[in-house]
Amino acid sequence: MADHVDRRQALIRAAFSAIAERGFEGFRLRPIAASAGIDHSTLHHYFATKEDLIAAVLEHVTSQLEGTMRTDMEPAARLRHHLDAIAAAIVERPELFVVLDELDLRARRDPTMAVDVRRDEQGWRAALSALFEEGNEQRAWSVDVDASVELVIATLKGIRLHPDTAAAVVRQLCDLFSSGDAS
Amino acid sequence: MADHVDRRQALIRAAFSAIAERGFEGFRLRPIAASAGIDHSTLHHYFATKEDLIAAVLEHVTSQLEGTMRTDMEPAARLRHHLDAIAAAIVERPELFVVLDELDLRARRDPTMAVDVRRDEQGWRAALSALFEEGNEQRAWSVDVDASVELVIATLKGIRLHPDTAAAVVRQLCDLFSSGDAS
Amino acid sequence: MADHVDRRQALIRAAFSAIAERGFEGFRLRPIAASAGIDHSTLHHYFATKEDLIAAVLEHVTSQLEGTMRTDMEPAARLRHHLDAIAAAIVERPELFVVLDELDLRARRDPTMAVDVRRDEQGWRAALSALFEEGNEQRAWSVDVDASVELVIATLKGIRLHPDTAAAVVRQLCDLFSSGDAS
Amino acid sequence: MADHVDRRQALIRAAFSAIAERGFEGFRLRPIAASAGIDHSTLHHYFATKEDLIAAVLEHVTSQLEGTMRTDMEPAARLRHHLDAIAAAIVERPELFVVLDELDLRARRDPTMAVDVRRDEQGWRAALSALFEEGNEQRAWSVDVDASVELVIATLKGIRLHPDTAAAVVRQLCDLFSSGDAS
DNA sequence: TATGAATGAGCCTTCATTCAT
DNA sequence: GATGAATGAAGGCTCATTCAT
Repeated sequence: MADHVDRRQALIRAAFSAIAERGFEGFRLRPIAASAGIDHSTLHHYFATKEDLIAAVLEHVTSQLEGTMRTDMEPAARLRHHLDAIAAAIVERPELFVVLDELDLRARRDPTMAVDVRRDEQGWRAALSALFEEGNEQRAWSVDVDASVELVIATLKGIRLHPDTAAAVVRQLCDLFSSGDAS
Repeated sequence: MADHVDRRQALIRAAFSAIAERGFEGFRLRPIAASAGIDHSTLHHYFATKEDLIAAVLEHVTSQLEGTMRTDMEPAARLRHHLDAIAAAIVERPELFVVLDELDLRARRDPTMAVDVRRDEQGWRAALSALFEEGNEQRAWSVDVDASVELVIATLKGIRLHPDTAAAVVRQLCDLFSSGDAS
Repeated sequence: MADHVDRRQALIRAAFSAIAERGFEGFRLRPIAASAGIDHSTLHHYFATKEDLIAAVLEHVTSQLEGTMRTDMEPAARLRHHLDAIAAAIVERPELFVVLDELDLRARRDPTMAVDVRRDEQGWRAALSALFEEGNEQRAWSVDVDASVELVIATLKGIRLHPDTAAAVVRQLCDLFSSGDAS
Repeated sequence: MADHVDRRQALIRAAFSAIAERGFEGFRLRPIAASAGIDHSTLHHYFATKEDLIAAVLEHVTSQLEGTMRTDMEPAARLRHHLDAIAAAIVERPELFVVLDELDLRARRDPTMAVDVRRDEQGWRAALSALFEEGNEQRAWSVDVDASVELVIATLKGIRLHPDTAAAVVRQLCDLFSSGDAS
């Protein structure tokens, strides 16, 4: 059984790498199977269809990104901490975000994938929402909560593909929030 | 010759629509040729390879987006005006941005495309740079110029796929810049 | 051991139904195993190869059709009785004859199957032969024995796939034999 | 253009032979293409799908069988003539009937094919119907028209696979009709 | 006996591209 | 410029069978 799980993981990882390096265009099952050292038909024992494998890759990616936002900090510090963590992740493991981008793009066409992607974002969105609301209450800032949530998400999605500027961008964003009320 | 140009344009437009609707996965030449009313092998008289056609689509997209930033406004108003214009475009012609996203993702793999995409962004980047610098000088704000440029670009890239929140996000971003110095 | 026999029977029955419904094209072992509630590889413990299972289906079918022709009747009545019995069977259990047809077709290609099918027919052929000979002797009719045997067999094979006309056809055939000598 | 038609015909003939020899089980496109001396992918220029090729084979077969029944004969002679012609064809070109049988079997599962097969039979059925009716009127015999039509069809279908007995069987059938009224 | 993993041959189909006409 | 035939590589998937457990 450990064998089965191991091989499954190997396939997921191989698929992940392939998508990170070459995207979905040109994503083919045969090389994935070869990477895992098995025949391409054996791959279908683990994943009945290509879509099933891709779904597993999505799960793999989101499980890696499950960041728990700290709750023992002031809103401003919490925001900075959170954004720094993501910026760091973008720098350290850019492939994760590259694949996430491919998945996002795919979600626009594949309803099943859209549901999964959407679900994963909801937790994040809720945490950010709470953060901005708390900041408003504590007068750390005075902002439109929903718009700010989307601003942060958009910015992070926008820098995903640019690890070199990630740190500077998130710092600037934090500074803007910290420096004033935007009423 | 006008015929030649017309048919070329028809092919580009058909390719553009196909990419907007189905992405590069599943982007096939035969249907494109059919859309333009010609045989699929005739398409190769206009574009030698699939990549050539895609390059033409990129050119088509960026030519549509060439926005001249106004120079007769105060920095803050100019920023707001510029962001509003882009947000409006995202709402009115979302396909343009969807394709841009596909192209961005592709640029990571195709050096030729990367060069083109980069080049198109440089003009934009320079204009934003001037804008923030001027704002600093006029004490409209006090920000890190480069980081702010990237922040704006990242945000806009991040909202490209979400027309429904575009307007709110850019307004929030402007408010943050307008409301304070982030020193 | 009863278990073994039971499961074997279940497999044969499942295979029989599959062939009756979908023919040999599309006859696959996995669904058969699934129908019997076992793994597809376990099926090979009962039948080493696909052909072995098919042979068992043939045996199953012919065992169901083993009709004993009555000997206590006049030739004409005996013929009528026999044909009626078969026509009734065609109406009541058409699948049996559908499968028989598939098997017949297959026998043309598979020598092993050809032998089995032929063997099953010999008993029938002999009984019909005796019947027509007796009819000639008793002047119930005056026909070419061999040709008549084949005529009956051909007719019955020909109506196998058409249960709705079976009864009328055999009645017409009996009437022809009864009504005259065809010398 | 002649080339195109020729190659098309070559493919149809190759498919016909393959079905005659090995049936639909094991009917594969690659060998067909090879028989016609072309790449298997080129075959799809002529027939988009496997089914399309099979449909063409059906058409080929029925066009070969289009037998016009003579109208310048007495019913009994006409019947004999018709049955002899078919029996002769079964002897001379048994493959035609083998393929027909495969097609018949397939028609039971494929509605499209069923329609085509049925259509071809209707002409034949009508001609036989007229023949028996005329025979009744002229007192050549006195039989149930519909049942007799089906009897002839069933018999002929039943001997299709047995060229060696075909002639004797049809003669016996004619004799029965000729010898008496079956009322 | 039963399983599930593995295999390898093979299937139909697709596609970008080339080439003669 | 336009066509249609041809190609060959590849692609996702299937299936009977084998084998270690």
